[in-house]
Amino acid sequence: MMSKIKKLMSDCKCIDCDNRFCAFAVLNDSEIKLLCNNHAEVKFKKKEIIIKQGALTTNVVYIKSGLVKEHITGPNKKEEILQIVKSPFFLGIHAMFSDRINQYSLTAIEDTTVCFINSEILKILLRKNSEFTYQILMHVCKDQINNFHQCVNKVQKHLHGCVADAILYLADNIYESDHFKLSITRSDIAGLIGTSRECVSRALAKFSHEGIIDLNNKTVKILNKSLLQKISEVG
DNA sequence: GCATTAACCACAG
DNA sequence: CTGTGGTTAATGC
Repeated sequence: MMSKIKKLMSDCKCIDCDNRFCAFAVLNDSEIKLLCNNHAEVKFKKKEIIIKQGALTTNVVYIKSGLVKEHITGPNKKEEILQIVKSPFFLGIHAMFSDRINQYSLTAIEDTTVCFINSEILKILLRKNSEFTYQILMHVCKDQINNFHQCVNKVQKHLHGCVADAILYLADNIYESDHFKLSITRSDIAGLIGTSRECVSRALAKFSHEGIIDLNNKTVKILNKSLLQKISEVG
């Protein structure tokens, strides 16, 4: 009997997953196994759509590795980028407690690995393991607070403040370096801060002329970070 | 009025 | 996909 259980556990790949989200760390072995038996790991290439706005979903999306944009097409048919997220990250939890329709799309920006996890199974785990629920709730709240700040910033700040914000965000949170190669387009940056690609181009060129950044096609090097932060603050 | 800001359009690398 | 120039509309001295 024990050996049979052991055998089953050894078949569970999730137990050895080296990219486990902090929330998963509080699951016990049988819970991990339940998760494992109800998930599918899928690799996406750059630009591939992971989930589409409007589609019915029975899964939650866990970004295991890679970079993803969360975007929504508004009533005027214009695309807005809600956020760009890096692994590890949990998405699609909202749909699970509402009408199960995706309110937004997810698209891979770089090659990405995601785990689709069955929503009903996740609900069982949330009911069963309060520490897990606590972790997930914390994640959802942090995510929402970020969204609030981003929303206020893009509505109230001027163009240059928004572009400065975007550069700092990419450097600090996404690429984790002040010298990085963009894997997103100017249009994406524009979508992120709610402006046009032309304005992003002009703002970047201006920053470059003023010696705040070094710009070379897709590579960006921040030369004067404190000034960039100042621009971000005063908007 | 005049200046500034930023969106939209068109065109070209 | 980007960069540039021209135009236009809104807003603030």
